[in-house]
Amino acid sequence: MDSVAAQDDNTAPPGPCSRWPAESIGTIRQVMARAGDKWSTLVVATLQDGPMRYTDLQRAIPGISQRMLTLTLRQLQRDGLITRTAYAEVPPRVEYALTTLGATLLDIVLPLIDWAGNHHQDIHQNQTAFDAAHAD
Amino acid sequence: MDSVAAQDDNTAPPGPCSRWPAESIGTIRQVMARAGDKWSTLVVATLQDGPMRYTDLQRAIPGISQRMLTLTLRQLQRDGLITRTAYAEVPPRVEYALTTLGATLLDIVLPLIDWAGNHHQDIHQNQTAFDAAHAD
DNA sequence: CCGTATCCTGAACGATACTG
DNA sequence: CAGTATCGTTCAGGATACGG
Repeated sequence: MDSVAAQDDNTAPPGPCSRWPAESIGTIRQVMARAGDKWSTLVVATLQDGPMRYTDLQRAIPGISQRMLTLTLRQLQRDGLITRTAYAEVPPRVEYALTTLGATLLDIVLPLIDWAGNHHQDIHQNQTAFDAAHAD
Repeated sequence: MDSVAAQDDNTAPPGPCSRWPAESIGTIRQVMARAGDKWSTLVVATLQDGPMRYTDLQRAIPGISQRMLTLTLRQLQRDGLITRTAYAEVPPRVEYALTTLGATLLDIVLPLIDWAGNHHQDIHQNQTAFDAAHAD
């Protein structure tokens, strides 16, 4: 067990089979901070069927505070994942919609939400079992 | 320890407008808190090629602290996503490996990492443009 | 209706030092 | 080698109140 451990000169760029290039870590962490964020994910997923207004989003995502909704929308807009369209009307109307880039993220994020729904019970049981084994 | 007091027993959702069932939100948020976590994601992805030892993981994931590695591994183990195997040897050897459940998460998480790598430049440009537009 | 501004709590995280 | 324990800081995020 000696030869494998010393194998570190990574000549080729990010290969799926080797360890992470140091430069990619920051990148991944940054993007994951957005994409993996619970609120961002939910907002993107909520916008999957088309544009929505601020208040509609707030009602569609129970538990989100006004502050976090605004903040999340701003971040997503800044990242170019959603668009913000304000109509000069009375009363004011603002609609948020996925961009093309945002739609590509949606395709990635939907399976994740799906996975969460499918396995949260398994996970909860595992946690209980783990805790029981440690209470001993 | 980790008391998830997120007992939102929202019996009556606001109405038909709520896209996400109120009970799903907590679920999704909990699971996403693990699955979407930057370190968890990286650890799971790093384990894709097979079992690894503690120190190997630490080297494979630059920037992770000993504390966070330990904590992340514990969480993942508790969730049943990875296994921990300690060999009674001198020097001690401990190996971590994906469970079947962990492997299913890997399938979900890899596209996300891939997406991050493919679009981080676009996102960075969008951010710059957004900031410029707001510099007025 | 669509936000912004402010305060405040506690969880996340890194650094460091120590054990089996 | 593979952790655990403790401390200090940062910062996410909820509550609330106010502005356009």
